[in-house]
Amino acid sequence: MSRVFNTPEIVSPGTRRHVLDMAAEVGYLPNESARTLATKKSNMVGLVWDTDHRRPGWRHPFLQDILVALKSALSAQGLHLLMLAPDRGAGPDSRQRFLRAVQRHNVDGVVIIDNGSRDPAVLALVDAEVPCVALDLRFTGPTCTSITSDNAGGGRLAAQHLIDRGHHRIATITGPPETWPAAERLAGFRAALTEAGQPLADADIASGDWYLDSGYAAMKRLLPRSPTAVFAAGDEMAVGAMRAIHEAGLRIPGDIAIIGFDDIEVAALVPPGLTTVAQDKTGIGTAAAEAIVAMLLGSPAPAEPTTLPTALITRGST
Amino acid sequence: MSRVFNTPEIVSPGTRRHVLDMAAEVGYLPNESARTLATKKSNMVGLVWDTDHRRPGWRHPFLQDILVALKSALSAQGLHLLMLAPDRGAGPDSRQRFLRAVQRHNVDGVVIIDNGSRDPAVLALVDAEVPCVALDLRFTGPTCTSITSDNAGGGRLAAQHLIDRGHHRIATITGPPETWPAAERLAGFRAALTEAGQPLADADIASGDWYLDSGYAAMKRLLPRSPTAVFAAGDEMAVGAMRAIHEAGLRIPGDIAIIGFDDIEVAALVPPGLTTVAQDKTGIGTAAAEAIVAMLLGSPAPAEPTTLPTALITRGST
DNA sequence: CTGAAAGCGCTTACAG
DNA sequence: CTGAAAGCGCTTACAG
Repeated sequence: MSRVFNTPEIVSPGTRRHVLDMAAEVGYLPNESARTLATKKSNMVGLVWDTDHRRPGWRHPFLQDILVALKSALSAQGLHLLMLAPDRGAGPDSRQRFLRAVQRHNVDGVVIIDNGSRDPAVLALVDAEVPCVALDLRFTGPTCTSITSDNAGGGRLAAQHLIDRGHHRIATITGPPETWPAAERLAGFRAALTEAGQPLADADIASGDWYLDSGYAAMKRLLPRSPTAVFAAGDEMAVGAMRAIHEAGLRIPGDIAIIGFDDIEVAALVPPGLTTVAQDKTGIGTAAAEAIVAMLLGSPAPAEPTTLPTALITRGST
Repeated sequence: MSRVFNTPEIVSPGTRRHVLDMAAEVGYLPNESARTLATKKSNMVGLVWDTDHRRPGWRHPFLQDILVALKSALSAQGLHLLMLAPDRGAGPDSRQRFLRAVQRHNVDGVVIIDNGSRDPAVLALVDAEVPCVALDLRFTGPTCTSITSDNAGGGRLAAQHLIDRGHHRIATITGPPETWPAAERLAGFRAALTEAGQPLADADIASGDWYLDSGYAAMKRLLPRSPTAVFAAGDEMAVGAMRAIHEAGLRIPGDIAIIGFDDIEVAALVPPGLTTVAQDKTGIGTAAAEAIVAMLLGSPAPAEPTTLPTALITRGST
């Protein structure tokens, strides 16, 4: 009887022992499909990873760290992670491709690691009131919450560091402006500079798409302004910018100092070492797991995003 | 009736239309749990990722590329990827922790991305004749096959390249010797050198654990032999070795040339650019998906591993 | 070709 | 506390 496993306090010690012994002897394993069919809960958390068909998945280098932490924390709760394949079932409504997959599998909740665009198929999950936690995406709803780094605070850290180093001609390379993290990092950076009495000129702002080449291109646009320091809102772009600086015959940090954001592996490896604002990747993954678990247990979705602290890591580039 | 969906050729066009219309109108979605319960097939492929509790998941940088390719190829077949949380259910038999998870969820097949150790819990899957494909692990069995790069061929490419560059004092940093890829890379490298009439001395071999620090340490051990070229069997270790070379006041490639293996992102970024033997990460992920799909369709497990070609990428370090 | 029924292995009221 | 039954939503022989 399933009572022995699910509500042992309700069954007498004698029968309990007996049933347990039998189960152990036969090597009884409960069948999850049958359980799911009966209860409508699957003990599976869905993962929406890539949304964009043009790009083969979001390949931000620290995604793997987040994923590992997320998986570990979920495992500890006995939850499995199901990487959702978009359901292209009958019905032309591609907005529902994730929702359909979720419903068919009775997935309990969803973690969204998306590329920053507000994909309608993701919004459909929110509308359907599937419990979900989004990473680096500002989603709210009765069943949705967000996890993100303290991007504004990180932007301030970067600004303060450059100010402390005595820089006055400061420029920045931002991520895609419509993106939440990009907007926050810029806002924090700009606020700190303004407070320090050296507001950021629009001409000293160039934007990229997070990837290396865009940092290279953005830096080329910034070079004519001859900044003495630049804050790139992502390490990949920072590395691209460093290349542009070198190609211009300038030295780092002598002629131009540069600070990044993320602290991905290459930051430590590219000479002279990239100073950067580190994100707590493991913390993000763990927080995502905790958030989804709490919601599955009945807690309401926090209206405010959960924010993880960032930290300045000083290396040779500043 | 499920016949309309599963064996449409067996039902008359009239009723088929009718049923389809009704289904579309109601927004009918088949329930996977019920289907799984009835058929014992779940349309889910399990992923065994980390086995080792000491290390939070295998963090080889190109794992993400493989995972993305694997997921995409599986998605195209309508298969979902379930990241298996080790089942620590009743029974002290931890050897069965993955097998139990597989059985409880009726997972159709398993892809194993493991850290190279022959984990008993993974072997239990093989013994239970669960269809599985292992990446970079030499597993065989009636239902098991392996996917890997042509590591021996890649080792030969590296050797040939150094020979072509006119080197005579050649050393190598290997991966963990008990590991299949490490053994193959060394074997290919050594064979090519021998054929070229300059066999590798044991003293010119140092081994690491794939990670950066071990490459640094290995290089320090090799330095007294004053090689003019070294082949590091993994890019991470190569980057560590480059650091040791620089610290010794030597120049790359002037004093020592270095060639790596993998072609991870940093290879292109670390100056002067790391020459390396590239693995086809996307190909590996895709091949893994194809292999598991073929087995699910009834094909026998190929006894020989599926081998993907490697390619020499020349950069500044040689 | 097409109904109606049994069965997949659980959980959960419902009687004892 | 503890049986026995119904029901979760499919698939698959089995009769028509």
